[in-house]
Amino acid sequence: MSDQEPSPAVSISHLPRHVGRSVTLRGWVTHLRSSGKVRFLVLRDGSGLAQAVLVKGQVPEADFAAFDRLTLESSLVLEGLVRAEPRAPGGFEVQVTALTPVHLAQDYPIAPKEHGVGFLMDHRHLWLRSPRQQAILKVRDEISRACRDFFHARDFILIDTPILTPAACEGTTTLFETDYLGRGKAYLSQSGQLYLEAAAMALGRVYCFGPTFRAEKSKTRRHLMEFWMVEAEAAFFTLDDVMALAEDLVRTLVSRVLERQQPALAALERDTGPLEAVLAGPFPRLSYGEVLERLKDAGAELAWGEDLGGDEETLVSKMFDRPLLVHRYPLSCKAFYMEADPADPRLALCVDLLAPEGYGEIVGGSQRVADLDVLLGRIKDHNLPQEPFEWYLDLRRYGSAPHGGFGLGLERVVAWLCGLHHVREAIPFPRLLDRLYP
RNA sequence: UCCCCGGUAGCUCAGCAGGUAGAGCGGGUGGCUGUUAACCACUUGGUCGGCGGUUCGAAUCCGUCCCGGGGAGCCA
Repeated sequence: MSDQEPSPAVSISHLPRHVGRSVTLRGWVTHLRSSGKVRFLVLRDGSGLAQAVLVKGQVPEADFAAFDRLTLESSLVLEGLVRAEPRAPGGFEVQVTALTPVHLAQDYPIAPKEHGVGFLMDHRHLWLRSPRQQAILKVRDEISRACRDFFHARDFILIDTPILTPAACEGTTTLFETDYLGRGKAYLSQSGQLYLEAAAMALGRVYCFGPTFRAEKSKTRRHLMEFWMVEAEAAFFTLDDVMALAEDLVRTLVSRVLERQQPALAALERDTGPLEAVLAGPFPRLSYGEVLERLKDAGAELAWGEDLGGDEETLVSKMFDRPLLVHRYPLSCKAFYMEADPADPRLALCVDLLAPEGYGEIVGGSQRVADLDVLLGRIKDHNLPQEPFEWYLDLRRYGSAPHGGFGLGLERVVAWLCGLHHVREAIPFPRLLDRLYP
């Protein structure tokens, strides 16, 4: 209104505080409606959506005309009076007094209607603007923060492990390969664990949180080529300590999201009942052997030594309404660094945490081999070269100690808590088999 | 890598006992003083994924390649 005193720029989420006052909003057009001499637009600024109204005669003619040039997703600045208005989505509305387009968008490809997944993935950079994708990204942010808060509250030190590595951490999975300036091959990290073990011998309790890369030709709703993992490692931790910490973390993440992201969960139409149930009591713990028995009773017999497949995991986890900890798998189907169970050397001191509702494995952890000779034997058994692991073997030469840890897949947790059908929506720009764009 | 399904307008799809292409939405124009994925009228819009074959004639049948979707294995 006044040229001398422009209205303060506010975010849409704060509109209720400004009822009766003039404010400036800046954002993007998500809906346009015109009805003769009344024009409506819905504006998005990242914090929320607000309806703005222009009435002919109450706005300078040039500003009113500017509305008619607006297109979906055009950016603009507007000034207006905030009113409580039951007819407006959200209950508040801005009566526009000035409207200034910043940029008029070209024909926006994403319409407010159904689109195929392929089309949306090709336009991922624009798809992020939709309410649903925004809600997912907010939940993801909440989970990331909660992870950091969780570990710092327990005196874990953040260690940034390298992404370019000289060799496989686990050897078995396929690695993304790159040329290291003519000095040989380097590989993108598939886990920070081995480096974290070194740091645990320095600092006791450590964790890392970063991207990891798996060049597997996996094509399922649970797999990404590039995903984010939180890994924890602690000296003198036993398998029981690892399980307790993993359970504690998952419980913390669920309660934190329920506590602080109700609007996002509502936008996603996530039924929070199953999430509340997670917090109702301790997570059930079953050994691999006990799982085999359960499977047999359910008519899905599995031979001892066989790894649990996706179907088996789903079947067992559906027997509980809380996440399930499955421990002590056969050593033969696990990684070389896992400690054997002294009570039964055929078993590994390891644990997988299976999320309910069919979301499957979200955590994998173990107690690590502490003895040098045992580790040397494992490296040999797994046909791994010893030389690249010399530094790792040193950890067993200079004050070796029992230790253990786990890794948690961020996108799988996001997908679970948001109730998504595929992890590709749980990360801003997913890297999938045959999909590297945008 | 294997097994299914699909590729027709900018988007979502219909058309397939072979006869030369349609709808809704979007875009454009006009109308409407309270719209809610607004509505009404008019209008624009296509090498029917590529290549090859059968045929008088192919979006439709056959072969092949490419791309996408779903599932499996493996994993977080």
